[in-house]
Amino acid sequence: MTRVLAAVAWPYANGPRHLGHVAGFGVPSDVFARFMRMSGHDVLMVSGSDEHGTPILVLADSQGVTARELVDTNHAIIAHELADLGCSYDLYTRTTTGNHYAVAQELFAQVWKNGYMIERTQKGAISPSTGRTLPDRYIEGTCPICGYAEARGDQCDNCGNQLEPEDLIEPRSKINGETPDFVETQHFFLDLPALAESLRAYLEEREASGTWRPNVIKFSLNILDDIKPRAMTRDIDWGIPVPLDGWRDLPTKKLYVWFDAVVGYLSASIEWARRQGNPERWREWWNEADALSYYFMGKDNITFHSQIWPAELLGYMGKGDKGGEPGIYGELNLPTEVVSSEYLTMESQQFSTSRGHTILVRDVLTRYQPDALRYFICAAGPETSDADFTWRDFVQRTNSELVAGWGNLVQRTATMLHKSFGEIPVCGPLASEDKAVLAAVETGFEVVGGLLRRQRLRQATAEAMRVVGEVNAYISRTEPFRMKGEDQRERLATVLHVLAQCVSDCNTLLAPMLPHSSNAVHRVLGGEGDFMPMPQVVEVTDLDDGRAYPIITGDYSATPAWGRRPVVAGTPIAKPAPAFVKLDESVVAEELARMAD
RNA sequence: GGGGCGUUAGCUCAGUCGGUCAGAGCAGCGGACUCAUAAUCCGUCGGUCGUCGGUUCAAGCCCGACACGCCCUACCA
Repeated sequence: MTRVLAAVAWPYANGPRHLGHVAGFGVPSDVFARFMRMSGHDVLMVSGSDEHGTPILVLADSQGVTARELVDTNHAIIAHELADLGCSYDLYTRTTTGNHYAVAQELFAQVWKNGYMIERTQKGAISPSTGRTLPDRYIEGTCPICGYAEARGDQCDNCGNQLEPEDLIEPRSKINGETPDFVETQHFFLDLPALAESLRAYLEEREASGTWRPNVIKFSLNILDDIKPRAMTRDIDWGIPVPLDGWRDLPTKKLYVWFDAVVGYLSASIEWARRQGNPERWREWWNEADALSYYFMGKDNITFHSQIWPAELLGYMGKGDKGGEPGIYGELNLPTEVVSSEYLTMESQQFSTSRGHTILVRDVLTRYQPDALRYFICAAGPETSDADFTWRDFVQRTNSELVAGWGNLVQRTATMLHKSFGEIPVCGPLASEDKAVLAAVETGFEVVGGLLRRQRLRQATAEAMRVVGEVNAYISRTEPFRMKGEDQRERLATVLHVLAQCVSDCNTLLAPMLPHSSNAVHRVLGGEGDFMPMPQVVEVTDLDDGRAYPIITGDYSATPAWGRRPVVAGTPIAKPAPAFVKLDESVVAEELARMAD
């Protein structure tokens, strides 16, 4: 048994989540975590809502609410969406907790103490009316190169040249049209060059493991070549105070949102331990050298997980050119694996909330079964290359694979059991074809398990479905539905017993991908209660400041083992109701029309 | 501009160390069956593996150009 940290990227709390988020890391991380629990590992899966940063502030202003009000609303929405999808977090929390503030500040302070936070002056754009940093992309003006009037502060969309916002002719704020002030401002920069050698050693060691996806490790090594110090504070009044004398009380200086967002993996682990009543227990996943950690995210986050976060940890431990000492958290484990997905596109275009080209998770969940969405993501998600979601494919995959392939096998098996015996019958002598199908299905545990361990979800799903096909073929070969006579009674019992066993095994194979329906199938086969434990949204109070907020948590200790569980003769089988809903073809047109609105 | 990825059957994609690698699923076509949500099973049609050149006894696989597409490269998170 190994300790496994499943660290899932923190959704930004600027609104409900769209399909791209859950396809990239929400569902894949949950499938992995569930499988690792089934394999007997001690899994800690954490995530939360990322709530700081300029976009939240801008959005809150535009809606006439405070940033805190905005994130309170959105955090609750996101927590429910993820829980409804079945994502089995041990803790899904948020970045505005007292605990998170304290942990982020401890990290920052120790990195500073070790000399890896260097103070520098930089030229920045400030909004004159609010005193807040105006990020480059919130500035527009006329491009000095091509004269395009709508150039952004960082790049001109017309000529493609990279720009400095100061170069723009007649720069203006995209938020309110005012002319930004370009001022000298003091900030702390993470001294990445001083950590580069340690980072390279770490990444080369990870590369040698051969387990990272090729593009992730290549990209990570590549960006080391022109590594520069990176600002870790901002002129903004929404965020975590800089924990240094002379800075702590400055109302407009806060930690850069990305500095604190990645700290969330550690702070959430600590919050989880505190809520368990065992406040040091997080150390088993973070301090013990043989613990494993898997970080799940989209490809736009690779930099932050393979460079910034390891650099923060190395700086915290004093493992850079300038030396230093670890802080109170001790020696912390660097990511074992950075599991980055590509992008999900929607009807061939990138998701875009601002352009309304989007599908919200909660809309899908109100209209369709959560496992239909999970199945699509598992079978056709953006695992190693961009993938396209279309309603036609969604309906097609659901109907022909999930319903007609797997659901139908469950349904026909249960119906025959119910009609012939009303229970799982006693198994007689096995014929060679019985032994063959039982062996083929059992092999699935090794094959599918090996793939899931390596986060090869698409292939794992395809392999599990291939096993389902073998069992359907077994029914065609043995034709139990034709065994009517009393003289065939024993043979019928044996075939149906074997079938019940195979369906039970397939259900286990698919349980990481389809936890909700695994529970339904479990009951169809006469089981009690749930097969796979499910997460819950629980209202808690902040451990430090007493405010109430919802979290996702759950007790997953009853997770079944990965392997065959012998079915028990005599288990009653009721007349089954279909576990999977077939979608009408009209869904395609309906959803496309909905998107066009 | 710099870096990365992709291009294989009508569609979506697998193809590890170069040597039965020309593959799967879906769609199409033909047949079988009736337990099952007209579901299932069997068979079958179908590809100059983006283009050009090179290395090799042997190349989707390695190398070099080129074409097309996508992504990363932000004081957005």
